[in-house]
Amino acid sequence: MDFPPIEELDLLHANICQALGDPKRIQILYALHGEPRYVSALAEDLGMPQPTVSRHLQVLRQRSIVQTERDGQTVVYSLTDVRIIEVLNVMRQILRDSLDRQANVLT
Amino acid sequence: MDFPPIEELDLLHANICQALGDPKRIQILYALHGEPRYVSALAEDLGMPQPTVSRHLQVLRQRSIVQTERDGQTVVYSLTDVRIIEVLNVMRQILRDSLDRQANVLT
DNA sequence: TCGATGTATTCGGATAAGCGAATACATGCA
DNA sequence: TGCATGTATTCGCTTATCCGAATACATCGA
Repeated sequence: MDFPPIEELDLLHANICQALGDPKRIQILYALHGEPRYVSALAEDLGMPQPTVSRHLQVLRQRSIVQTERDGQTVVYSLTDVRIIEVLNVMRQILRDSLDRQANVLT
Repeated sequence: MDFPPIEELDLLHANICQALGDPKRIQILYALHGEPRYVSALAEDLGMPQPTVSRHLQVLRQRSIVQTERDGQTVVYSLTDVRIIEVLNVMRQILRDSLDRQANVLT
């Protein structure tokens, strides 16, 4: 059975899992999956203040989950690795199945 | 492009992502993947105090990520859905690739 | 160079998470 | 029933995270 060393799991936590630990950041990732966006566009689409979006983007950027490209006055953010969305989608499926099971128990 | 409603993403966060947001819980999940275990065995194997393990298990249990079965004086915990490990493994791969890219940039 | 637009950061305060230590609770067995 | 073993919970504290508001920083065009 593959049991990763504790150091790797700490890295995993610090670099990926923790970054996914905020609902707004999850929203941002899905929004970027649609297409790369610049900060203000994200803020408007998601109904969040610009500084809030910027702060969350920094968290994601420090961990290389998103990447940036400057385009004049704007900074375009995009996903570094689309598999992060696949991961989130599997988790959504796990959640759906879990809720289904719970609903059946009550039947 | 599939863009989940915000309520579902909040649920996803509260039920799954947040639970993965602690390195000890990640350790616990991998340990349970090896085989179902009871609390004290987990505590010993992972070198954590029993109350700490128990508290983290409650977090995972409230979200139905793990499940329990009483066996005499012990309570055996097991993974509810093994896909949670697949998810973690994909994230580990994402992390490895990310670190590789960063290493190459420095070359 | 100056103003306009877009982005990042700082500050202070509020809330949530995690921990150690102690203890309560549950179960089985003599 | 009473004790031993295993599990869960409470308390007080510390640390981490998030936010709004304000402001600093960067870039472009007139």
